[in-house]
Amino acid sequence: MHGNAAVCEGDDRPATAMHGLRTSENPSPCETCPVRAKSFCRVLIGGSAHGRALTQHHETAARREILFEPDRLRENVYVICDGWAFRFRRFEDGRRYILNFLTAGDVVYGEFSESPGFSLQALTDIRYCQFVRAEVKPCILGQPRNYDAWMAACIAERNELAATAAALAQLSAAERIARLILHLRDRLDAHEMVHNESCVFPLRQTHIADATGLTTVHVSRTLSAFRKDGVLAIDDGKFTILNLAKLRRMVERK
Amino acid sequence: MHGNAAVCEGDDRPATAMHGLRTSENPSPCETCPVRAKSFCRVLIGGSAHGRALTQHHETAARREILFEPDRLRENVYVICDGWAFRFRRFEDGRRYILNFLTAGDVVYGEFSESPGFSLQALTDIRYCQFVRAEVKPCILGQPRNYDAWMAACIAERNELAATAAALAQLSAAERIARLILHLRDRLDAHEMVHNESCVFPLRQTHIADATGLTTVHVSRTLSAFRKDGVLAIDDGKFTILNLAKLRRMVERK
DNA sequence: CGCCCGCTTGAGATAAATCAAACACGGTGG
DNA sequence: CCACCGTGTTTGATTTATCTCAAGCGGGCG
Repeated sequence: MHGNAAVCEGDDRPATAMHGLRTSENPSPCETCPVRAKSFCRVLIGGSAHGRALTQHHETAARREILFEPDRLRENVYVICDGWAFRFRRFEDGRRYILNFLTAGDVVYGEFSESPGFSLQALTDIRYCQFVRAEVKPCILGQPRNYDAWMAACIAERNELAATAAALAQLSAAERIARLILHLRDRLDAHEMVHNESCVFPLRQTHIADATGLTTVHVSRTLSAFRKDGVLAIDDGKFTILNLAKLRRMVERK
Repeated sequence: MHGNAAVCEGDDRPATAMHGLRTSENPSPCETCPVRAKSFCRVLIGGSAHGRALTQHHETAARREILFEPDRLRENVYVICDGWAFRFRRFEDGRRYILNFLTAGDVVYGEFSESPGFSLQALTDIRYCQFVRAEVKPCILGQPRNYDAWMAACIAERNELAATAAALAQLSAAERIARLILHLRDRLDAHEMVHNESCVFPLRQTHIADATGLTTVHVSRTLSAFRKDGVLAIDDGKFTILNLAKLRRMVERK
């Protein structure tokens, strides 16, 4: 057996980070979750049409753990509660494409007929939560407001993917990297995780490379140039944006 | 004023191709539409929970006509009935990225809070149909079966975009072109429009270039190589796949 | 201690872009 | 009828962005 999600070694987070399966019977960490209101979670936690809370399975996973493989269809909807994860796909020749990065409040919708061919992997130790897909459906159908929220989330994800595709097709290496960092910055900023244009940043250069379609070597050179030009510095588990306006200008070739 | 969708000059399609606005009062061309059963249309035409048909606005547009610009939010859902169209986005420096191509039965869902920054343009003379977004909502909410269909369509579109992004990030020029052609072939094949691995194909090399993030010059060279290698030939408004297995192998680097 | 991982830097190779010219085709206007 | 123009394709020569290969360095860890 491999990659049991309940296994969690080297976990140095506070004791409140419980692991294993927990249903809504138990006190839920969602009650104190800081991103709850900003995430699609609020709909899922809000419950079904009849006001009954949806079943939750809170779990943890260690850094590098793969939460699911691409080809199995999944019955569950995953929500990241704490830490970082990413969705990726491996090509036959070993190349990897990273579709996107997920932080607290991000939702990975369960898959249906088709498999998307993407896996989900923990970038840091994480806490996450699974909802049962079959329960989500009545939740959305039961309340028009939930439907609107779901629809908006769906469209937003689609737009983001479309913008990513456009960037990969048309932007230079430096612009693609700038776009990635800026995109992450803005999402982290919305969760008030950016202070003084600096923020924890667990991505290695290899993750940046695989998300932008570049080589780690080239990413290293480009980041060096960014630092030299006083645009952006990434060291030691955090990034610091030295010149936000300049960074934005690089991407707003639009 | 510019680009009124009802304007349709140089239209040499048969007289059955009417233009202008038509509501469900009038006899609908959908009744004889060959792709109706295979498209999300079937849900929209099927009607709302109460069995009432949704309002339809059938129109036509001439080649090159832009059906909508990126930043205006739209209240309507567009369905292509006949002909080809594509969604694209223009960058400030004039570059264009083509997100995808649409043929009969393809749906462009209305946009909500966010604008996706993409325009819709007719590649050939087209017939298309608009539904009113506000009417679509009760239609989906009213019938779980419609919800499932909508969900499936939504996920499928998402998966397709993700696959496109992965291809742009990791595949070579030849592989990207092969993927595009193959992708179109398979969709056309599902509509029984491919005979003897040959099919009408209105894209110019510039469209292929803008969809794959390449230069027209390089597309021309790559297509020449394809023809010389007996893989694929594109001439004169149609493509002919000379070696389907070989073409698939190029892409199934997977 | 030695090893693996991640980052950096250099030198050379290559895929694709750029610049440039020519051609084919259909339409249009004199 | 011809001259002309716009659009689309092809081909050649050169440039450039990015990759590949290779080596070295530092830190964490068994």
